[in-house]
Amino acid sequence: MVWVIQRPSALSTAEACDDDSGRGGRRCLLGRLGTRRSLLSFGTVGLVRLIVARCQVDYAGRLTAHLPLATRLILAKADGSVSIHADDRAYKPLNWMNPPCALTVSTAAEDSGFTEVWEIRNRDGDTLLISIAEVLHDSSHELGVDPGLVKDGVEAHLQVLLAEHPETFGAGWTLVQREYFTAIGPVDLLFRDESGGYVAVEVKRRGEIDGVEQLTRYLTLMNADPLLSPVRGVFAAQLIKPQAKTLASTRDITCVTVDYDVLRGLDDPADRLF
Amino acid sequence: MVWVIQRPSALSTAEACDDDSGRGGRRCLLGRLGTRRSLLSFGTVGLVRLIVARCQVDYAGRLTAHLPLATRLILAKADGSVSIHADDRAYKPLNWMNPPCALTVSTAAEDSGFTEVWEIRNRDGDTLLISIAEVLHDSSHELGVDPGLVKDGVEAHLQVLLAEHPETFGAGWTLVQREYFTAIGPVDLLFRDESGGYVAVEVKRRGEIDGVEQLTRYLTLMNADPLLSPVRGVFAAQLIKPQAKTLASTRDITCVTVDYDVLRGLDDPADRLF
DNA sequence: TGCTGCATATCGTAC
DNA sequence: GTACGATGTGCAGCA
Repeated sequence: MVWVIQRPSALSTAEACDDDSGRGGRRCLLGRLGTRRSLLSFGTVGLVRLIVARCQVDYAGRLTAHLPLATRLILAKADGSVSIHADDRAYKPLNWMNPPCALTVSTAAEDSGFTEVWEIRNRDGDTLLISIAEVLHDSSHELGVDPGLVKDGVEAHLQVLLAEHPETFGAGWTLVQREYFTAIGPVDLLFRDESGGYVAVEVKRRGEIDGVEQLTRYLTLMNADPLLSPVRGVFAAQLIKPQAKTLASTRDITCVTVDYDVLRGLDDPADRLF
Repeated sequence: MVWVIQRPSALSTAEACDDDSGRGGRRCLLGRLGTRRSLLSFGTVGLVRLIVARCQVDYAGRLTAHLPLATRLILAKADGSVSIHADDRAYKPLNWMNPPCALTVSTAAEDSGFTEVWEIRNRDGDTLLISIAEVLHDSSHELGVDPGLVKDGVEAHLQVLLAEHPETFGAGWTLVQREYFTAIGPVDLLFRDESGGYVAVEVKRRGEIDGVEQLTRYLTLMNADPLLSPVRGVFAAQLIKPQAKTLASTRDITCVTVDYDVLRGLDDPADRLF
């Protein structure tokens, strides 16, 4: 018997039931392996399924990867995605399949030592095969829609602050445009310096060699434009790696280390001490 | 009362106990929030703790980030790492703290609406604050040491195959050296072409603009060496992006699209059909 | 849909 | 420890 499950947009919330021991315990939304309910709990909007199982995993896609039989944590989320975790590393799963993807569950061959095989497949034909030998825990939980993450201090914010404070680079500087468009992409900031010359500024949180390359491409293009040329380059970042500094100096690009907290302080008069 | 817990290398396996309902149910390794045992389950070798809770999260480190109060999944692993998940996305947690890090648990202020606050801190002083309003599920599980991942088909393999098959690039080509060392790093492959001229080859799985920049830096350096100059450049990848092709052509770099399966077939006589 | 560029990128490795 | 490149990078924004 084979079930094919995709995210069922029309499916309503799953019913509440007891845990897999079947003998009381906490109430949560879940189901047993191999039942129709267990399959529906995959890909159902609002449910996260937590499984601890002895399993073997095989991935075939951009590379092939194999996880020998061992006890691992399997996360099956409401969007249909699946990840397999060991007991270390916060960020990266051992194996995973990103949404959108579809799950197929089939019973394993009798003498294989496995009870079920789950095949997760994405649109590119990448497959994740989870062969389950023994389930040690299985529960599902309703989380609801997450209100989302509020961030502050990323490159975009740094760029805005620098646009508002040209004096960071020098007295008499004026902003021409933020995200100044060129044929090969937008330059983060375009200024005129105290003598009226154009300066292209590339903003990074961390200044590395790639950023210098990027700015160099922009400068080459802009200096080919008689209306702009000559254009100087400034590489601005909170921290600039030595290799990036060296490369920049060979290309007459000025490096400017910017202090995010100071900029934010300038931005908010209430934070000023003088 | 505040407990500070770090990975206790000398600590033996935790004791088994019933789940947090205290009234039977499955046996697993876990503990209640706010007790000494629950704290020990963090950072204890071999245990993964799964918590579903209404919580609010604040991260302060390389940036600041805030998660409003909502129900989420908290994973606390044996290495002390912690991650917070919503019900979507296989790969990336909403928030996380990588090991090595230390956890401090304190009881929340009475009128705050929270029961406990967990502060996870790493060596750089980055902090992850989890304010817990209500625990809906809490269980811990012993996974044991994972035997690890076996991979095949990455760039290194592609490079080996190309080194073994210079005819991929042209008749009469011979390999000079794999990982040919230069002052700014190793060139993937160095060949002599049919007329004896040197050719530097940069190998990528996916050919993008950065790879062309990388090869350009190598070529500039090698062409400054009278013993090597002139050195041509070839950019070899399974797939080359249009922008990378365009940039390569402006620098007289030849693009070669290679077929991994064909190369592997050449490598294994058993797979040949003729 | 495809392409570009950022990321609390993470992670391995060479120096 | 730092620097650098690879990653099944993931992910968002935009044309």
